[in-house]
Amino acid sequence: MTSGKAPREGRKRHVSMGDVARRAGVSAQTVSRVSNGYQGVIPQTRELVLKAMDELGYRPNSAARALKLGSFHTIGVITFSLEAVGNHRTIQAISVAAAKAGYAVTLIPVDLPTQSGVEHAFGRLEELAVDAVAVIVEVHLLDRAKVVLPPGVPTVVVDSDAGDAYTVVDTDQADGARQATRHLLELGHTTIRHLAGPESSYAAQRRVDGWRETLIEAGLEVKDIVRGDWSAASGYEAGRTLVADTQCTAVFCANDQMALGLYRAAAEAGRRIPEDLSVVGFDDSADTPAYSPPLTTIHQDFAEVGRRSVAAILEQLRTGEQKPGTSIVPTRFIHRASTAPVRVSS
Amino acid sequence: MTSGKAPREGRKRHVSMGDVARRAGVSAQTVSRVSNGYQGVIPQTRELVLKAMDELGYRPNSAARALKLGSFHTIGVITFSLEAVGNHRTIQAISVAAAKAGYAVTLIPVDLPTQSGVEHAFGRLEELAVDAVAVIVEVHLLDRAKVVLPPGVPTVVVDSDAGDAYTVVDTDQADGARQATRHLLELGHTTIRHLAGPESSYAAQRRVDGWRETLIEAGLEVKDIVRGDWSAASGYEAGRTLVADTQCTAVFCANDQMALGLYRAAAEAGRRIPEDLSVVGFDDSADTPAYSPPLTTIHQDFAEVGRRSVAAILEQLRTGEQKPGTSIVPTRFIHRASTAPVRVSS
DNA sequence: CTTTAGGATGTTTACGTAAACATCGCCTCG
DNA sequence: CGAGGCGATGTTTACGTAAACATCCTAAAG
Repeated sequence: MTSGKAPREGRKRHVSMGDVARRAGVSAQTVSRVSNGYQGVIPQTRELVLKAMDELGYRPNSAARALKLGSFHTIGVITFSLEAVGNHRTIQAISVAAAKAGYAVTLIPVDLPTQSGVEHAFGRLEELAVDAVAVIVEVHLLDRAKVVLPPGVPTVVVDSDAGDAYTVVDTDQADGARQATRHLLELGHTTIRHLAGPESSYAAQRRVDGWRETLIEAGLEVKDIVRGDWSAASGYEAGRTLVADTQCTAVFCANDQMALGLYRAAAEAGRRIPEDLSVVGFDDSADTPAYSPPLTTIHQDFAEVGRRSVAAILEQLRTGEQKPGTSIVPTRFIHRASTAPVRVSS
Repeated sequence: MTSGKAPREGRKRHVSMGDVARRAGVSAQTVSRVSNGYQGVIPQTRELVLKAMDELGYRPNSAARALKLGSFHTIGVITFSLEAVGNHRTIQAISVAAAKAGYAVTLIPVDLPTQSGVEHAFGRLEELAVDAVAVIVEVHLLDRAKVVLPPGVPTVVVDSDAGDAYTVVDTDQADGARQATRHLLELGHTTIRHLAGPESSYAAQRRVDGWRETLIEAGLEVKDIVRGDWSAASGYEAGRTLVADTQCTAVFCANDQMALGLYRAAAEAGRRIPEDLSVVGFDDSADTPAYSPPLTTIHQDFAEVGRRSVAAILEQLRTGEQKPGTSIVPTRFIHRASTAPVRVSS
């Protein structure tokens, strides 16, 4: 009875331009023109098409569009965790900057921070619909021999040491550490210890370097570092060692969360901050102004890192060529209330 | 001299199955079979194809694949900010659970937490390559009349009130608030105040409700709430009001960060925690065990929320139908050291 | 030795879109 | 009044893949 080509009842079929075109009595190409906002369509025709689109519930098929145009307008972000303080701030900035440029952001989680985990994530990359990649993992986790970024895919490596092969956007970790240490020196401290991040972290290593260099320049003793894993809990554990060192009057912490742990260790040991112990953090995370006392720290401009990363990617996408080199985002010293001049002891 | 069809030097053309097929001396379909791990290809042929793939640097084109298969294997996550404590944890969990199921996650940032910002994000959704959507914005920001999720796209609304229209995964905020308040009651506190989150937040509202109900049930006075904006700084500001209330011996904070601010306010006012003031937080964020003293709080299982969200999406994808309903993830009380029995005053 | 089944591989086609090119009609200008 | 030009629209084609179908060959069975 009915037409041989009755609309199937089953799984909702995609409404295509052809369907809209038929309904509107125009060609598919005209539908395409309306869909893409091309100007050379007279209002009357446009109305017709829009009406048909609306009635049929037309939505452009991005797969087809991507196939035709050769671009997804999507940037992949390879990352281990969103939990580390910096990561989600960087990713937030990346996704906002990307959106502003009309790009979406796809997360590619690395399930384990191991060689194989990273390899797996890079493997998935092959099958993912991205035009470019931002890598936010500790790149030294990558065995260069095994993990190769797909050639021809514009890539930016964030906050890590990627050698000369890639475009890198990095925060000036070492300088931040130097600023922090210098500040403590200026306050007259002579025993300035460091609560470091994990050995596996490149950023942690650079912060250790900056601290150490500054002390050596000043001709001061470089005491052993104590390591945490970035967590506040580890900062507390490490902090117990530090507060037990009565010579030590100042601690530079590799991040704010560990500084928070140190606060607790100091409180338990009866050492007041900043009167008995000066503390400088790193990151300038959102909570620090409300620490008790508010934490003197080093501000990291994650937003700028995100912006530059996207800018670098867009540049590569535009010119079509990798441009190895490192873009350094400066850090800024933020003075709050957790540091004070050393008290003349004895 | 050379063949008329020399490989263009210009923009790197995509290596297609056809290219590989020609090189390997097989058909494109066989390349497809090898690419997809189909078993009925004899090892010798497979080797040939793999070798050709390798030599040419073949990478499957996901746009074409998506067009053919009608699926991107991608879930879109609409969110305002990654900064709010819960968000990035939920998104992390979603992306991991999604990856486990072979799905990628695309972030769709809402640039402003306003009606128009949300509308814009939903607009972008139309052109994005996603099979399903998880919405992690305060849904009441949406004007139902204006913002309509594209029909036929499986959708899950996370931690928000979406009425009966969508599948919802929600944390049991009210129950968490009740547990927190009950704990304080059991310790003998009779003036228990609430440091609430912003009025615009659904979660904040539910926590207020849970706190209020419990106090009313106990026949206690319900004092005015003081509001913050989730930030530690706002917790400090609001906290100054609360610590000034000498009758008040216990505060239930709508999140951990504001509790941290309250800690500072208490310290400045010379009120010790927990001796003079008991504090309960909400979220069980990573830092809380290292607060000084460690914060008693309500654990939110963000990972479970993420897992259930993905599960619900996969279910919708599988069956092809929306299944409205709410899945409630329980909260858990975590006893640490910031609460103590009320001291007999006077 | 012929037949047949089934495994391995090749050929055709469609997915939905947009660029490139083709057509048509109307307006302007000489 | 005719040529030319241009604006609006239609037609053809290709993007890269995988399902469906077609073919070929080998080996086992009769």
